[in-house]
Amino acid sequence: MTTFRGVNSLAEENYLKALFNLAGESGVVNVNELSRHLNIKMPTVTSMMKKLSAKNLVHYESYKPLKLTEEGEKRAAAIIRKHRLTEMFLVEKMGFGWEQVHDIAEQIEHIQSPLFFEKMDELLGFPKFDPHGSPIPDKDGKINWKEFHKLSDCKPGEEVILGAVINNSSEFLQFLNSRDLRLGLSISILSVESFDKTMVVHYENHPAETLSHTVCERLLVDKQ
Amino acid sequence: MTTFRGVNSLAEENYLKALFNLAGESGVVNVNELSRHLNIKMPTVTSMMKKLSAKNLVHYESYKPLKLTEEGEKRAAAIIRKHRLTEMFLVEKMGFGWEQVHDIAEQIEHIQSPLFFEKMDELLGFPKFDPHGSPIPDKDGKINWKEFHKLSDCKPGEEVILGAVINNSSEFLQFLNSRDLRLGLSISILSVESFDKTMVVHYENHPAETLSHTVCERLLVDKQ
DNA sequence: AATATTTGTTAGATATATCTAACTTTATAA
DNA sequence: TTATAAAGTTAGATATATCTAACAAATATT
Repeated sequence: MTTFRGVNSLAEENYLKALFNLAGESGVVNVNELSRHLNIKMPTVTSMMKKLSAKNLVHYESYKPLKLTEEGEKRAAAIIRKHRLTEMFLVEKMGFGWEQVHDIAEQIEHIQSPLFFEKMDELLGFPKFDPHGSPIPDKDGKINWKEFHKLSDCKPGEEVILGAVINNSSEFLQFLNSRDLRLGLSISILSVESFDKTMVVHYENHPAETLSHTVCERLLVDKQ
Repeated sequence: MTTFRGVNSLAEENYLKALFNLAGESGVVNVNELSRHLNIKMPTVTSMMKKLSAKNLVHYESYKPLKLTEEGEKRAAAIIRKHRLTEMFLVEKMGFGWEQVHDIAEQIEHIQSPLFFEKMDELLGFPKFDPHGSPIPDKDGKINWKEFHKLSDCKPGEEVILGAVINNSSEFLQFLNSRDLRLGLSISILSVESFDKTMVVHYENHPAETLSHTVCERLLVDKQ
C-alpha cells in the first residue's frame, strides 16, 4: 500500500519546511546550512534540491544559494501552518505544556486532510499565533509578521510584554516555566550588566530575576 | 533526516495491522488475502513476511498460512488501539461524523508519542469502544470482545440494540445516516422476506424501514 | 489420477532516500 | 596572490519497499 502523501513525499516536505524556516531576510539558504539543520549529508541535499528544482519548488543553480519558488513557499507555509495549528491545539484543547508539543506537531504536520486542520482552526477560534508566539500562516501562506524586539536589545527602565520565544526546545521552555515566564507577561528591566549583558528584570511575583544574555536574546517582546 | 518511526517502519506497521484485522478465529491469514487487502503484489508480501519473521513478529513458513507471533500481535494491537482512540477523539472531541474519521485515523495511528494517545484516552474518559462499536484494545493489547449477533441472524419479533457496524466505509455509514441508524438504537424486527432475506424493521420514528440482507449482515446487535 | 487453476516463491528490476569517497569550485587567509 | 579551507558536486554504493516475469507447490476439477 503506497500510503497517500499528497503531492510531496515526507522527505520533500521536510526539506521545504527547513528551507522556509532557515530563510532569513534574503530568503536564501546554503546547502551546508540545510544539511546541518536536517542532519543529512550535503550530497543528499544537493540531489534533493535538483529534484525539487525539477518540480519547480526550489530555484537551484550549481554553487549558488537555494531559494524557494513562489509555489515552494506556498507548500512550505502550508506545512508550517499545520505544525503551528497543531501546537496550538495540543496546548489549548489537549492540555499539553508548550514544552511538550514540538515533537508531536512535527509528525502531525504531515497528515493529509484539509478538513482535519480546518476543524482544528475552527475549534481554536482561528488563532493567529502558536503557543510560542510564532505567527500561523493563513490558508494562502501569508504570514502576519509582528514587529518584536529582542529583550536583550531593551534598556533599563523599559517595560515590555513578552510576545514570543525564539527557541522552542523543551529545555529552554522548561527553564522559562521554572521562572514563571510565559507569553503576555509584563516585564520591567531594572538593570543590565555591561560586562556580560546579564539583565535583572521584574515581573509579577518576581521582584528581581537575573537572566543571562543567551536567554534574553531568545525572548521577543513588544514595547508598547 | 530519518524521521523517527519507533521500532517498525510505516510499511511494517501496515502489514501488522492488516494481519491482525484479517485474522479470524484461527488467527491465520493467507499471503493472497493479505496481498489483496493491502493492494500490494504477492511477491512483495512474501518478502515482507520474511523480514517480519526475522524480527519475530510473524510465524512464516513457505506455503503455510501466516500468523502473528505474540509480540507481533502486541504491536498490531497497539496500532489498532491508536486508530480507534483517534476515531473516538475525532468524533467526540472534534465534531466529525463517524463516516469521516477512517482516513484521518489511518494516518494518525502511526504517530509515535505514547503521551499523545494517553492524553486522548484520558480526555475521552478511557472509552472501551470506537464510534463504530469496535472494541479499543487496552494498553496490553487485550480486547474486550463483546458477543454481538448479526442483525441478519435475528428473527421476526425480536427486539435488539444496534451495537456495532462491520463495514466502516464512508458510503455505508452515510447510508446508515440517511436512515437515522446509529449505535444504541433499539430495533424491532417486523418481518423477514424468505426470498432475499430482506428485513422490515421498526425503530424510533421509522415505523417500517426495509433493509437488504447485505446491510443486515453488517449490523451487529445485542439481544438483551 | 491427470490436469488445470490458484496460490506462493524466486529472481531480478525500479524508485526513493540515504550514505561515503573523491573531486571541483568558491571563499578565506597567509 | 597563491595556498588553504570550506562549501558544493559527482559517482557509485546501500537499504527499503515496491514491481514484473517466470517458476513451483498446493488445491480443485474433471
